[in-house]
Amino acid sequence: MVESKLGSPPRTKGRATIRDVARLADVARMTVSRFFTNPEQLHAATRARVAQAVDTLSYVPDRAAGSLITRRSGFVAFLLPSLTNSNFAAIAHGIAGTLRPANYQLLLGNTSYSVGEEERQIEQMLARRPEAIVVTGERHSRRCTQLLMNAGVPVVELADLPTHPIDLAIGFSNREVGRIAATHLLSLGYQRIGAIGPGRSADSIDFRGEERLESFEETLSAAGRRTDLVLRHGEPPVSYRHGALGVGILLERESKLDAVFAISDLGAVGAMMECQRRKISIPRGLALMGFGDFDISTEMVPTLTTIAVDFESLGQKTALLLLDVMRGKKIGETARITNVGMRLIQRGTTRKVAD
Amino acid sequence: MVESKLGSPPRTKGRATIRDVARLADVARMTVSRFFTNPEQLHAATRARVAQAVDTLSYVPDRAAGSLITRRSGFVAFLLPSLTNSNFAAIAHGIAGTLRPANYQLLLGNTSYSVGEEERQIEQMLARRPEAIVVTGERHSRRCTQLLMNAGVPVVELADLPTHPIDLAIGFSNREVGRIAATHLLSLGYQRIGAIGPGRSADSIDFRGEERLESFEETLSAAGRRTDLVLRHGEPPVSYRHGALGVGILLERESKLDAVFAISDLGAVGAMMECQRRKISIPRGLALMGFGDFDISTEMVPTLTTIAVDFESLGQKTALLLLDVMRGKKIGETARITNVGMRLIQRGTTRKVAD
DNA sequence: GTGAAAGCGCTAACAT
DNA sequence: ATGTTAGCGCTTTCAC
Repeated sequence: MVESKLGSPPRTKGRATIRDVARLADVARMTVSRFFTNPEQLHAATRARVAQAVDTLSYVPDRAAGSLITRRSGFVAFLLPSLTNSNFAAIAHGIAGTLRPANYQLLLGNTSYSVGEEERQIEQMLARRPEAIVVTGERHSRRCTQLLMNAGVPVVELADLPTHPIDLAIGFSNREVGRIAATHLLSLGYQRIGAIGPGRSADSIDFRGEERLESFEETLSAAGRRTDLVLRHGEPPVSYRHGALGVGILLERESKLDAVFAISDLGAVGAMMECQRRKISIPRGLALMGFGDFDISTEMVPTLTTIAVDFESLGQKTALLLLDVMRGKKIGETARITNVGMRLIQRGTTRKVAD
Repeated sequence: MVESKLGSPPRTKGRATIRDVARLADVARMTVSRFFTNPEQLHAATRARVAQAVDTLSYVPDRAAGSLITRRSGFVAFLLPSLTNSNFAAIAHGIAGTLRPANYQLLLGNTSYSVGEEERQIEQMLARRPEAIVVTGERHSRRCTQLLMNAGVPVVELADLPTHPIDLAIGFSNREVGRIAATHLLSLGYQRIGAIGPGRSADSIDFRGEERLESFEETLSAAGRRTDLVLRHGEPPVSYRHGALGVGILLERESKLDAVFAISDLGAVGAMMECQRRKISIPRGLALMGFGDFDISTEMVPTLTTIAVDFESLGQKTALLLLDVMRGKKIGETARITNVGMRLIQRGTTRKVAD
């Protein structure tokens, strides 16, 4: 006979509580609690009785109640601009997969590339007391930065490398993307080199394309080339259509255009399609390259030259870093920024014109 | 002077609680609570004082604590097989967007097309006491069905139409997809018609492809055609590569193959690429069609004939339905299943050979 | 190995 | 318009 044997009648409505299980197994609530956190501690017979009761009632512990006292919500928040972009989906997958064995759950928030949405999402997330927050991109509104700094939990800025991270940063340099792309096209001897990326929009938080374009431009300039074929049009996110339109605009601007870098494979693929419609052969008539190494890129005819970052592994590394920090490991100043790098994958769309 | 004026010292560590705010604003905790749920009820001056305190302390209410007593977690669980598939991403986007104004948060779970993962995810979700659960696909393990039926909250089975829904169902019929595809190809007079879909795998919960293939097969049979060109190979999820390999296998099996239905646009696009590599002209040498109306499909040259379902709107409808149910609206037996239908979009990859 | 008391941060219900 | 009491479901802590 134990504490809660007498009292309220058995519940019939709603989910069973730890009380119901305790009553049915004729043990204290604490014993039921231990059944989940430290089953070996229980006497085999007790354990069996509790297991039976848990099963009968289909009992699932309420983590919200538990976390109130343990102060561990088991949530990690991840804010991304778009679920539709498979690079972000890959990161999310990497994080979630690595966090699960440690019994953490990913709380996904979609900012739709909007500053306002990012703020709203961060507040929503904070209400759930995440044990860590992962945000995408490097620039955030004052208020976002404020909220993140006051969050009192590890914050990771992902997929871009800020010079002054709020806390932790892991990713790659978008400026390096532009530089590698320009260097590649220059080294192959292309003469009239263009690029396609998005323009600036008021509420956007996505500057990744712009950074790729800027450094691309700078590298061209440094080589003494014209930069008027670096096209900014439309708004992020870019798309197949964006690339198709872009190459059209560029060809109008310079009919002898011989190479184009699109800030995303999506745009590059769209440009390839447009070239097919215009009977421009690739890479003979026009060389193309992108960024992201999307699935489609290896399937294209010819295959698309691109710059690849392993996003799934980026997500995994992020999760491992967070796991360390959440377990109390201290991170030195130098280890706050991790550059995972990238690699140029030369494929069929950028062969030398006369090779 | 109020209840909590005396007591523990001001907190310096961790997030502020409602107590801290109440103390700073010199009001009762309830007043702070009301500031968030029903601000108009407060005297303007009081409201201002509370607002000030909230701001000073960067206070964000802890929803876990609140939901413990309101019994409203504010979560809706959504289990999908893959984030990378843009159709599912579109559904998730539709649900999340429609739910947000009502202050619900989507809890996303990735099952990776695996039964075991689905069970694990459902348990994880239940521990968060979601107010509704949305699952994808129609077949679930015994245990999953059990868990869902005992959940005590609305359950929506999405993107497929089961004959006996656990609770609610909304989506379309995969059998109809196969039927429409076969009918379309037959009506155009194609003679040697094939199809490409995944085989069956042990742990998979994804039978959507199989259902499309089955009804496709049946429709061919009913028209007196051969069905040995309906190819099942590989495992879900399908991909560009899957389609490219598939069309290769089919061409080996029947060199006069003149039309192919891929159960996903991804496969159809892959097949198109393979044809390009083999110098098979489309649709003259081979007609192709897919399902899903992915972004890429309108960009292909020629554009891809497909069957479209508006997934974003499917997500929105799901959310609206759930909002109704969660607000206590009763749903009649007949209204438990919603068929959102689909439409055939004839584009460039299926023109009559001699038109 | 097991139990009882206390309390996490919040709000429903009932005062005033 | 504001305050007080009680308690949501769980775990920490200490007792046995």
